[in-house]
Amino acid sequence: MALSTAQRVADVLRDRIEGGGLPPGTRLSEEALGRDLGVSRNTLREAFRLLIHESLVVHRLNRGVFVRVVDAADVTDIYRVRAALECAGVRAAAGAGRALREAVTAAVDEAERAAAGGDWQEVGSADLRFHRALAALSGSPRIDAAMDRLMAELRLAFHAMPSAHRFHEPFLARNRALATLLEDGEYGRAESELTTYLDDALELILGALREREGENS
Amino acid sequence: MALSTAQRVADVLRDRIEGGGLPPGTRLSEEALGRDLGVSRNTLREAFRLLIHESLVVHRLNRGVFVRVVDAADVTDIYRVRAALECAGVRAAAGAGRALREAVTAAVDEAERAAAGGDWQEVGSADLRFHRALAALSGSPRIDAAMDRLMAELRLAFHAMPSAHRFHEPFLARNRALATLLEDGEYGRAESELTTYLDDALELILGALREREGENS
DNA sequence: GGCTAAGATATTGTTCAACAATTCTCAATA
DNA sequence: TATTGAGAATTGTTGAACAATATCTTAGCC
Repeated sequence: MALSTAQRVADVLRDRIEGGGLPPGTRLSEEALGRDLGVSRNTLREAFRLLIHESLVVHRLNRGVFVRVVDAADVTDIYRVRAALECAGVRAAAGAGRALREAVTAAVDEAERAAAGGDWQEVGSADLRFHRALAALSGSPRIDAAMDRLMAELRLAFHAMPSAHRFHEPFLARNRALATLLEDGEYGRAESELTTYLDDALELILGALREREGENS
Repeated sequence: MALSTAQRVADVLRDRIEGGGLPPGTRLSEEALGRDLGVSRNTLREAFRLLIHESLVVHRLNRGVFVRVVDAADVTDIYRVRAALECAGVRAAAGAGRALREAVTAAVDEAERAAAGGDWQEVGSADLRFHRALAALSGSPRIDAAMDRLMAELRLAFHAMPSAHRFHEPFLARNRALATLLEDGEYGRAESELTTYLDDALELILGALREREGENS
């Protein structure tokens, strides 16, 4: 057995959550899910713990686990942390190794290729990799892990975005501009551009969240 | 019951670890600990997961959980992340609320009072609160939580420090200087001073770790 | 004597079923 | 309408059993 049962169950649940089959706020009943997936409650709870660690679900004592609801305050906070970590990466870019700096450019390349092919889903993935690569310039395993968790949380909020195309399109050119600034050693300008970049992206998401909020009332 | 059994067990273990009763590297036997604390193996494992999430213990497959050993690479990385988060706090100081800024000064006051009374244990606590307050200037719950985890990891490394007095004494004046720079709105100078401050502290800890390494061989 | 390998022992990994504790539901009541 | 309380549903905890893995022991060999 290469993967434990709990891990396989967690994989199934992760797919369902990220695929939208289990929308945010859904309560994950131990008995129903256990019967559905053919595993004991105990194993299911073990799977829950893995997902809790990824902050895809939250656990409330005596009430069970729920698919994480990422609200406007969460998104705002996530972008605050991203700004701190990605700016730290940019400032460390001068002393970063070649492999780390090339990963930044490579992510931009991939995003542009995907855009040319019309695969906006893949553009989104490459965009996340781009920002992950920025933070990774610090060369810190802990920052890398933190970025992964933040991105996983953010993916939940992206369910509210109506169109991946309209959201990502304007940022393609800015990603390229940022990468070029870094290659040219213009770290100060890169950092200030990155700051306004993140502010703009945050505003777009908050706008989409407010719209969805309006629909539900 | 306000807290779950697993949470209470985790609290007990956390105290023992931070108090030195369970030194780094100790293996936590499920059967022995379960008998000792009067809980089932299953509940104990649940408590382990909470501590794993706090990175106070590590889990090795089929070998059990061990009290985390924080080595030089870990300490270096922890200081990298601290630099990123605390500098982000300093740069956000201008827009931070009054309560957050006063917390910084308050922590320095407490550290100086404790030093005057010769309570170097408390000086250490106040110092941690000072740096926590710096990062908290960002106003980000996630950054606050991250700092708490980093500090918990760092406390494990502090077990290697021979004298709290000699370690903390030289930083008292620098804490005050930093707080003053912030009060005066000299954010740029505060940030560069903080950077060298953290580098110096890191070097002190690494030196102590190397010494301890020398003893054990 | 020191080393290797096979077997014995101990420990963790996983699953299950039962019971305890807590929360939720919903009808009865004021 | 708001409240209360009994009953139902759900989660929390436990103990046991078995499987998988690691560690220790010991016999055999050089």
